[in-house]
Formats: sequence, structure tokens, C-alpha cells
Amino acid sequence: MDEQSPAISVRTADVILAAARRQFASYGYDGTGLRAIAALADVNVALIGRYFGSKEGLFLAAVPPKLEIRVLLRGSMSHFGERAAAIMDMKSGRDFDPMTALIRAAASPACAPALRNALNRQVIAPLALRLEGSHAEARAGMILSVMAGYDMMLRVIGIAALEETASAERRHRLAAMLQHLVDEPLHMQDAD
Amino acid sequence: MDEQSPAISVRTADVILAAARRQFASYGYDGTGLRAIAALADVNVALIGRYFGSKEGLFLAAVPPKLEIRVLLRGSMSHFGERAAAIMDMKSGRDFDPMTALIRAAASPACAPALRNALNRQVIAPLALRLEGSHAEARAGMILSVMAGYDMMLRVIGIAALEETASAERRHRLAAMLQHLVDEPLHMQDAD
DNA sequence: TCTTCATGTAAACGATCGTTTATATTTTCA
DNA sequence: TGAAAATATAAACGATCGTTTACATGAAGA
Repeated sequence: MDEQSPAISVRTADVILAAARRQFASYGYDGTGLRAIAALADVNVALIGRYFGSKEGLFLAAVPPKLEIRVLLRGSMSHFGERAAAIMDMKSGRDFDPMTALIRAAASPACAPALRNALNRQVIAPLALRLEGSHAEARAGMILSVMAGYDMMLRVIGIAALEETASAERRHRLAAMLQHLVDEPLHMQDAD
Repeated sequence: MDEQSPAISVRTADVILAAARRQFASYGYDGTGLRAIAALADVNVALIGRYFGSKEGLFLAAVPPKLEIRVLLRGSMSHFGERAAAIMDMKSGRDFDPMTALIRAAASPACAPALRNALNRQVIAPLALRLEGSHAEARAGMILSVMAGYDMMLRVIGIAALEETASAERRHRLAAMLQHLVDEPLHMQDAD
């Protein structure tokens, strides 16, 4: 080719992606340096530029594709709350969780638009398709909000009131909120 | 004095604090430069160092003290959900909102511990005192989670499914969730 | 008026960042 | 085996960052 053909090696690209996911999830977008990713991947810094163009390109290639929630949508929606809450509680200790990475990166203007698109396409749209009743998209958005807020307070900031509560109790309340957003027709409020 | 007496001017300090709040809320902790704050405050960069010691010191002096939620706790707790949801919806367009600033800064390891402390002392503890029934602190943590997640999806990331929904509908659902976390005894789930 | 202390400013330091350029090494294939 | 393509590396660039040092201005008190 006449233009620059980056000359890729799939295995090297995967090693870089894995390292990038770990770093982005742990330290956020701004807190992660390309040299740290390169060191973790045992790879030269310049390779990242050649493989993914820029730091933003690397982030977009690493994190948003992992945001799929199809596993959550498998099975009856009458137990969605339970399933979601169980997953939100289980995922502690993993070296990479896309939602945590997303939260840590949300503040960076460089990736906010891309995150918005990824969330719309890979989370909200498929979820809204499974919701019956009115305002399906808004309810999907609220469901995502609840899950993200929970993750942020529990994992990113580390609120003691949540950390020190029995996992079953937290999961119970989280599941109830999510399930009620799924079961649209119910009016939750008692007074008007 | 023998040590360094920073020689303060209250008005200058306030100007710096106001500028810092605006910048931190808009661009997050990492995205904000001291020079940008200084320019906005029409003040020399070095003054920030002399007044607040460091960037972290400035952030801690600017954002956490504004986290008070006493206004939210005024009045009967049987309408807490409505009040909170109304405030969460109203605050758009303000030049500084402490919760948005908090979310934008949560990913920075430099301020996460301080944010944790500030949230515990100024939000969760006073809120839990007003909650009757069991697991008051956990429920307070969940209330904060819901509000923060809502703010993050609506204001920081900007999810279309929430932005394009009528404000009244959003507020309605948010209020219902919050109020149910206040009214502990109710079991929200329908199936077991 | 002269000194003192409070306040503000200018300039630079050292470090780190993302990115690029130029070069080296390895692999492939005729 | 040898040329060409693919892959990897080292070194530097320019910019920005938070911070510090040294100096200038200003008002107040004796």
C-alpha cells in the first residue's frame, strides 16, 4: 500500500488491549499513562500509537466493546432485578469491569461523547426493547443510572455504609429497585 | 511569626474558590489546570499555592464544604423523595453543583479518600439519622447512590434516553425510588 | 519618612504527558 | 540466500502540568 499500513499483529494488539483495560479500570482515563500500559503489556510505547492511533483510540477500542449486557437480558424479565443485582455484587475482585472503567472515565471530555454513544447502542437500546409499557427508554436509562450509581459509590468512591453492609441486604434492595423499573405499570409512590 | 504566614486576603481567597468550583464542576479534577482557575479568578497562579498549598488543598477547600444536604432534610421525611427529585431536576444551568463536581472528580485517586470522608460526614450520617427502621446507613448509602447515578447519566455523560424524557416523568420515577428507600418497612419485590 | 509586613507577580524548574521520527529487528516468500 | 514487507524499538519533541523561588508593590505604624 502507498499510505501507512500499520502492520498489525493480532496477538500484540490483544496484549495491549488487555493491559489498557486493567489500567483504565483502575486509574481512569486521565490517571492512566500510555507508558504504564506499555510497561504492563511488555511492549514499546510507540506501538500503541501505531496500533490504535492515539490514547483516545486505544480507550475506545478497549472499553466500550465490552459493555454488552446481553447476558443480563437472557431469561425472563420478571427476574431481571435479581440477575442484575447478583452480577453487580459478584464482580468484585475482577481485574477489569467495563462499568467501573466507564465510571472512572466519564469525567474526561475526550471520551464522554463516545461513552454516550456506546451506552445508547449497547446498553439502553437492547434493554429498552425488553421493557413493556410506556417510557421504555427512560426506564432503561434509569436502570442504568441505578446500576452505575451503585457501582460508583461502592467501588469507585468506596462508601463505608455500603461496604460494611451485608452483601445480601445490598443485593436485595438493588434488585427491588431495578425490578420495579422493569415492572412499569406499578406506581411506587404512596402519596401524591 | 517565624514560620511562613501565608498572608491571606479573604476576598481573594473567595474569588479563587468560586473560580475553582466552576472549573472543577465543568472539567473534573484532572481536567482542570491551576492556570485556568487563576485566569478565571484574574489572579496569579502562584497565589493558589500560597493560599491553599496545593491543587488538592484547593479542591478540598472548594468542593466538599458545599456538600451539605441539610436543606433536603428540612421538613417531613414522608416527602423526601419529592423534594430530592425536584432539586435534582432544578439544578440544571447552575454554574456550580457540588454533586456534579464530586462525580467528575471521583475517579481521581488524589481526592477519592477525601470525598469518601466528606460524603460520610456531610451526607450519609445526617441522612441516616432521619431514617427509621433497620439498615439506616445502608439505605442512606443507596439513596446517595441513586441520586449520584442519576446525576452522572443525565449531566456528566448525557444519556439521550434521560435528556429527551419529560422532566416530570423523570422526576416522578426518581422520587418514587428515593421515597421507597426512606420508607424502609415496605418490601418492594413482588415475587420471591 | 522609613521600616515592616501583607499581598501580588514574573519566571523558571523538573517532571510527565501524548505523539512522532528515524532506525533496528524479525519474518515472509520467491 | 536475499530482497521486501511486517513488526518492534529507542530517542527525542513540544507542550502542559503543579510547584517553587526570587522579586515587586502596596499600605500601615512608628
